[in-house]
Amino acid sequence: MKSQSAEESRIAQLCVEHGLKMTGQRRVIARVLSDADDHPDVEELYRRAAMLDSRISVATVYRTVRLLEEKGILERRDFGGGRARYEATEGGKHHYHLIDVDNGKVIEFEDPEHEELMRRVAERLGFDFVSMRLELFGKKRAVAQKETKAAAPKGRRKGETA
Amino acid sequence: MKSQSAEESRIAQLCVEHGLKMTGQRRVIARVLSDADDHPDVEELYRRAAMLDSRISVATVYRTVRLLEEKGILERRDFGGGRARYEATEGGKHHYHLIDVDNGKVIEFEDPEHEELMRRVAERLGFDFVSMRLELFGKKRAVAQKETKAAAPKGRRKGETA
DNA sequence: GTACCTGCAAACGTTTTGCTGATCA
DNA sequence: TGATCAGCAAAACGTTTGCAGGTAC
Repeated sequence: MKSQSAEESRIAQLCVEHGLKMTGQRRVIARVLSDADDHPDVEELYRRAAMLDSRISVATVYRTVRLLEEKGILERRDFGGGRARYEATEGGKHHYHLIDVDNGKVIEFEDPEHEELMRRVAERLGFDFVSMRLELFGKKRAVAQKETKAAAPKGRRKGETA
Repeated sequence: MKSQSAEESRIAQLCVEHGLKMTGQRRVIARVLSDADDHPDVEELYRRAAMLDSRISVATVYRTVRLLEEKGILERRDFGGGRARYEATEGGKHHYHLIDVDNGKVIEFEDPEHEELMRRVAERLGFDFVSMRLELFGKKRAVAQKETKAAAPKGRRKGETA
């Protein structure tokens, strides 16, 4: 969580700058997104938004999140599990994600040389680099092997491309 | 395409080695998979299988493909577009994928140092490397700018995480 | 005032599943 | 023969959309 104040949230400001009509619902969703420092899926965003204002429907969350993605304010991620997850776009330095296969938790990390490396690969193949996707899946290194199979993410159905 | 002969396909052999019951349907699907050198989705696998033996249902393709993935014989990929795609697991050297954003075509490439790099990243974060996902999205470098917007993959709805 | 927004519920496309009968080992 | 499998159709899943009102600007 980051601001919590009564003033317009960071993402709400971005919405205004992009010429979006600021409805009550959008303001709430924007606040939820601004305050999130994880990677919530739509259902989770909906849950959080509904706590601030119960007159919000999932459809609106879907519509808003998609709109913001098109505007470049949000980025969609796919960490397996079959549902899209979102995080605010950060200007400048990229980061990547390491997903703990035992509990679905996401750790962010940086690797500055990496994108440059991939740009060169694309170029070598005769392509202009557009974007890339990199996810690392790992298991917490066993120190005392605690909670090995606790809270596994519901049987791991859709997604989860190795 | 690779074998086409009447004998048991490579993947069928793997199935037997893994103790799977070899039904007619599985043999057909195994052959289709063995012969594929691209990354077909389930619908495409079904289409190809049905050409060899029309008494096959999509459900069986789904079940088989999932079974083979669990056995480690197949690997599931997600290139955006909302459907899973499959390719046979290759022992040893990995390869990665560059997706042409203009037409959805997939180019494979290798980058031997890359996995080692990622193993080190995981280790540094206190994790054992399990697997990784790397996809590069690119645009064919414009030489004479031919077919820039030809055959774009249906509006790019689901998937397509940047 | 009007273009754009929302909620609802129905529709969507992909994937899974319950059931019954068939098949492999 | 017994465990596993196939087909079918129905359901589940996340997501999108048509429509009839509302709301921001």
